[in-house]
Amino acid sequence: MRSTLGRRPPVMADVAKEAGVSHQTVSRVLNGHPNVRSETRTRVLQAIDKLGYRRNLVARALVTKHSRTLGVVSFDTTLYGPASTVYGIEQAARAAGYFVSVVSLTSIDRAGVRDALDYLAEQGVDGAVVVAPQRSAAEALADLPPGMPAVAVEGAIGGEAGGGQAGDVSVVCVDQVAGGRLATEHLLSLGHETVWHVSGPSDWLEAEGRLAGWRAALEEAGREVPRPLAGDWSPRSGYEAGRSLAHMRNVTAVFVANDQMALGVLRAFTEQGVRVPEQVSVVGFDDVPESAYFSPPLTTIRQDFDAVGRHGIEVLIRQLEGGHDGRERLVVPPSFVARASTAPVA
Amino acid sequence: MRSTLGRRPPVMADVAKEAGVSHQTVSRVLNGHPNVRSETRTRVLQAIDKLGYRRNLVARALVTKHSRTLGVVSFDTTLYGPASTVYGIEQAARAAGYFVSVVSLTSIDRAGVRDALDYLAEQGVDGAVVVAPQRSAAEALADLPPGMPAVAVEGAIGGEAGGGQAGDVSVVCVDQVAGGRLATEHLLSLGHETVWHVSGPSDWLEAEGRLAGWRAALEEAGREVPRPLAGDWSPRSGYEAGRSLAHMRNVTAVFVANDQMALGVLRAFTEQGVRVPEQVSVVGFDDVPESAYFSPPLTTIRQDFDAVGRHGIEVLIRQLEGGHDGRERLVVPPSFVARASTAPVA
DNA sequence: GGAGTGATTGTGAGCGTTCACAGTCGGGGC
DNA sequence: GCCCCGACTGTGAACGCTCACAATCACTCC
Repeated sequence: MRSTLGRRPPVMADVAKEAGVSHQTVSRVLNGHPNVRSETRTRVLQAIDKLGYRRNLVARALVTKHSRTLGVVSFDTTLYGPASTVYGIEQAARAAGYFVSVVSLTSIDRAGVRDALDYLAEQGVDGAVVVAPQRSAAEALADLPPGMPAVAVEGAIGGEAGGGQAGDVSVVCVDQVAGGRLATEHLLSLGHETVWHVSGPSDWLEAEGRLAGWRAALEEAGREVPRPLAGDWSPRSGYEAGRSLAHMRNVTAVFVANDQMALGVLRAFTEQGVRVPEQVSVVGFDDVPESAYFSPPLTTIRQDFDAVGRHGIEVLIRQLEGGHDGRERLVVPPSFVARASTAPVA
Repeated sequence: MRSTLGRRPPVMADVAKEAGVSHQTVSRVLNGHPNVRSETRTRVLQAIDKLGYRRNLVARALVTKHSRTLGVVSFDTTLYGPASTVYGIEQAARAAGYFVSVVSLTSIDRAGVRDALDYLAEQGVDGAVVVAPQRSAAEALADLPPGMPAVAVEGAIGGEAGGGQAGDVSVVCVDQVAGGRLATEHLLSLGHETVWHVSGPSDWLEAEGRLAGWRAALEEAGREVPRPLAGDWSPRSGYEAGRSLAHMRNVTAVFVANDQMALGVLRAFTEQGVRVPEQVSVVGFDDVPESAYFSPPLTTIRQDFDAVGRHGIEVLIRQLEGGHDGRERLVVPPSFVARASTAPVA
């Protein structure tokens, strides 16, 4: 097993000589070709083992034109959402026999995404999935390297309102509008007169979708639509929004665009002596693992990031292997998670 | 610019013909070779642009034996620690002109890590960094594919106590023992008689290191060492530990091995009417972005995951390019973050 | 008994790049 | 005017694999 005696790593020809066959036969064994006598096969396998041979996928990719590697472009994989999505992507890709090459952008502008895609194209990836939660990233998909199959994940906001923002590539996303609706309607059903909103950054499609869902639910119920407070996803911005809200008299229900900001809101309320859910009800978005242990445990909207990543890969691979070029559009529904941060109006 | 008229993507020879030079000259232009007449260079560049030529890095890698791709093996990149580390790695690698190919393991056993490394070796990565926070992962580094430079990140527990667990590869890690000490000593300095501990899973080196630091600090101060409560990093396990602790009379200080579990502990204390920090002081570990907004804001030990990732790449690249084989050992110190979850004993 | 069939194996070309080695050209030194 | 040298450019052979094709062999079928 694995001898490293020779200086240079053994190649197929070495194995062939050792086993007394041609390089082609070795290749056949490696690729599971059926027409190889089983005795020959074992001989080759033994030679491989003896020499510690390892196939050179680079050479293979050169001739087959397939690297079995998929590129992933994402933004700040430190955030729970992108991280989970990329994780789902990676798992699904590997299960399908593909490698994954990740490029994490620090700032997302059109040029950045294009560069990343060029980068991946040079490297010879078979296709790419772009986690493009921001408008600018979704737009960058317009100038995709020619001939590169790609799918955008989170690159649209779902629902009826969501026009496919992303050029002419396939899209997989969670229905943000439906999520915003779910949260808002839940609060209205508890008897709240209206619902305030702490939104995400305006250039994020997800923020836009949640806001749209919230607004739609309010308007359909014929309620007043308060001016949303703008956050940036961080707990800090939620905290600041929470301080503002705590000082307003008529606030009884708040829909916060993500759980991290909701944590900040909760903290601000606690500091200001506003009791949740007795005085104000709060709903978050994402269902991060921590949210069940906030004080109080957070009622929230769950996004199945993992499923999104998986579907992204499925769509991409279907495009790759099926060869069919039609752009697909797959919307994953969010779900409502009831916990202790909401209650009927007193 | 980018014409896709030809069916097959243009290759170097096409550019050469278009520019009226040899393929070698094109290659020289691409690689920034100095001895090319500037007029020739522009001619080549124009041809490249006209044809939309894109260099084939696979063919290049075949002959140079360098892919400029680094492999990363990690475990559950959904967790904040690994995610941040991988992020740091990716950024640093890209800055140094390398790609990154990530393999995220769902379960870490020796075979899994070995497979991942084999996988990467076949793919032709120039080196690998293994985020190996678990004993089993660190052990797997023993059977590294021959000739593959690698560095383990979080593969040791740092400090004096930490023997290099990871075979004979370089190691970069945060000094967990020092972190455990920092937390414990802080609590003792506030006048607490002793400090309880909610630990991470025992097969994680980080958990072991934190526990060792805690124990050492206690013993050095001549204090009783309570039996640690075992958690699994999840908020839920922290919650359960918290419930147990809430029922014990003599608990005034708890060092929890990570922030997520600390959140669970906090939650359990709140439910049981135990006030933090008035009755019990709590210290966490990691300094996740949320911890400043817990109730109360969590005093914790900060790990600079980003720096660990960066250093990991630095060490690896030094090994790759410098060619020197000596295993390095780099320990990043943790830092203490004071917030509101700790107070002097009443 | 010769052709036909299918299983098994071998041969040589070629994927798109870089490397090593030659050339060619013009100018400075003698 | 010749040689040498440096700047610039071209030629052919790898790199390690798969593909297309051909060859061999043992049978079966009529």
